Amino acid sequence: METSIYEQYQGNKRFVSVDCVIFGYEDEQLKLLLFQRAIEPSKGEWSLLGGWVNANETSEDAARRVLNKLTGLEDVYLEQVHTFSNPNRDPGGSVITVEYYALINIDEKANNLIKDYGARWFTIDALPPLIFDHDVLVAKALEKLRLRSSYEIIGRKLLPEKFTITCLRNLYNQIFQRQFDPGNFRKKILSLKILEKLDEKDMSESRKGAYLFKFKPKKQTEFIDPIVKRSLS
Amino acid sequence: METSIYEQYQGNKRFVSVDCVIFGYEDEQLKLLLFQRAIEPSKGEWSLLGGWVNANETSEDAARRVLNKLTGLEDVYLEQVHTFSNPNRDPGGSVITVEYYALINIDEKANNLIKDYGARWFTIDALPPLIFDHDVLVAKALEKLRLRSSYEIIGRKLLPEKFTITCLRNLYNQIFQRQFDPGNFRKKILSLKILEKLDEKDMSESRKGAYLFKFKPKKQTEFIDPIVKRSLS
DNA sequence: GTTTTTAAAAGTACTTTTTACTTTTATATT
DNA sequence: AATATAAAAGTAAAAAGTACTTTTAAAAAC
Repeated sequence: METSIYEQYQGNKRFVSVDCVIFGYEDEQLKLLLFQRAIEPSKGEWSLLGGWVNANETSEDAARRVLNKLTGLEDVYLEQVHTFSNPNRDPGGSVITVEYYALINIDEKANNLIKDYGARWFTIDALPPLIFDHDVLVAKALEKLRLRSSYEIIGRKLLPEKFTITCLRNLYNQIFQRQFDPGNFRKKILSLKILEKLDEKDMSESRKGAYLFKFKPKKQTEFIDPIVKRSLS
Repeated sequence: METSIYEQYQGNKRFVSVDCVIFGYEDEQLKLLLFQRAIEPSKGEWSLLGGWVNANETSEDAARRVLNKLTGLEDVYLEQVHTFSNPNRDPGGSVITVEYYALINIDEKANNLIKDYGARWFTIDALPPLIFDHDVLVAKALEKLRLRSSYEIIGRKLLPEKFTITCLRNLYNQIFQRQFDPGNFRKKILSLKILEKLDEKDMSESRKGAYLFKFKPKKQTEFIDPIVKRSLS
C-alpha cells in the first residue's frame, strides 16, 4: 500500500499521542482534571490525560476514546488546541502530541470512574507541578478557551441544563479571572437572545430568587461579537 | 533510551508531515503559492508545499526548512493552523500532517527559486483543484488568517516596508473579501497608533498622492480590538 | 496660467454599544 | 410588618462604529 518514497522515511516515523485539558465547573469554580501518570517516566506525577493515537484513528478519535474510558462520557465537547513536536519534550521518546481541551459537566456519573484512575479536580489557580511541558499545554488551552468564550457563549457543556444568569456570569468571571458587572453582563447576554427564560426560580442565592434559563437549541446565532473586548490594547 | 511501554506501540508510529499554506500579496491581490507535487501518488497535481518532519526536529522547524529550501527566505512568519490525522487522508500512507500558514512578501528574490520548483501564485478566488484534503487546509488557513487579522494588523510581513493606508485597506479587503469604507478604515487604523507617517508620498494612484507609512517597531500595542466585528451574528 | 480631475484626507452627524452606576423588585427571614 | 438580600430593571454619559460629505493637493488637460 505504501509507495517507495514513503518507505524511505520509515525511520522518521513518530509516536503520536493526544493530551486532553479537561475543564469542568463545580462549586462556582473552573476546574481542571489531572491524573497521576501510570507509566514511566515520571510515573506518579500529575499530568494531563493522555493516550496514544492508534494507526487507524484520528487524534480526535483517540481523545474521545481515552476520555470515554476514564469518564464514561460520550459526546464530549472537544476543541483542538495545538500540536507539540519538540523531539525532547518527552524523555521517554520522540513523541508528537496533539492537544485538545474538553468541556464537561462535573455533575454527572463520571466522577465515579474518575476516582478509579486516581484523578482529581484542581481549581485552575492552584495547580500542582505537572510533568513535561504540560504547564505550557494548560496555558495554551486556557488561552484558546478564552478566545472561544469571547466569541461564543460557552456553557452549554459546562453548566447544568438549567442555570441562572449569575451562574453563567460566575463561569465567565472564572474563565477570564475578572469580575464582570452583573447588570451589564445580564444585559449583554440577554441581548444575544440565545437563552430561554424558564418559569422556575433558583431560591438558593437570594430572597428574591433568580430565574433559571436554558440554552435555546443550538442553531443559528451561535457566534457573536466578542464578549470581552480589547484583547490586549 | 525508549522505555518498554513505548516500545510496545512501535507499530502505531506515524509518518508526520507539514503542509504550508503560503500567502503573498502582489498586484493588490492576496495570493497563494501552490506546487506541482513531485512524488506519487497524485504526482503532477497542484498541492500545498509539504515535507516530512524528521525525527530530530519540530514541525515548525520542518516548515521553516522546506520554506527556506524553496524560497530562500529566512524568518518567515509562520502560524500553526491545525493538525489533520485521518489515517486515510493520504492514499500513500497513514500520514498525520501539521498545517501552518506563512506570510511572505512576494517582492523578494524568492521568486526565482520558486520558479525552479514549478510553483505558481494563484489568487485565492481562483484556485485549481488540489490533492487530498488540501482544499480543507486552505479554508482553515484562511479562517485563521482572518481571525488573526481581526485582532492584529497583519501586513508587517505581507506588505513592502513602506505602504499607503489604501494599500493596507486593500489587503484587508482581500483577506475578508469585502470592501472596507476608506474613511472609516483610515480613522480606525490611525487611532491604533501602530503606524508611522513618512514624509514621502506615493504618486502612482492619485493626483494628490498618498503618504507612505511604515509599521512602528513591533512591541507594545500589537493586539487590538477586533477590526471586523460581528463574527457571524 | 487657469480649470479639471483624481483619490487622499479630514470632517460630520447619526446610531449603536459599552460602561459605570442607581433604583426598584420579590420574597425568605427577622 | 419590617428587614435584608441579590435579582432585575433602568439611566445617563462616554466611546465606538457607520454612512456619508467636504476639502485638499497636485498632475493633467485645456
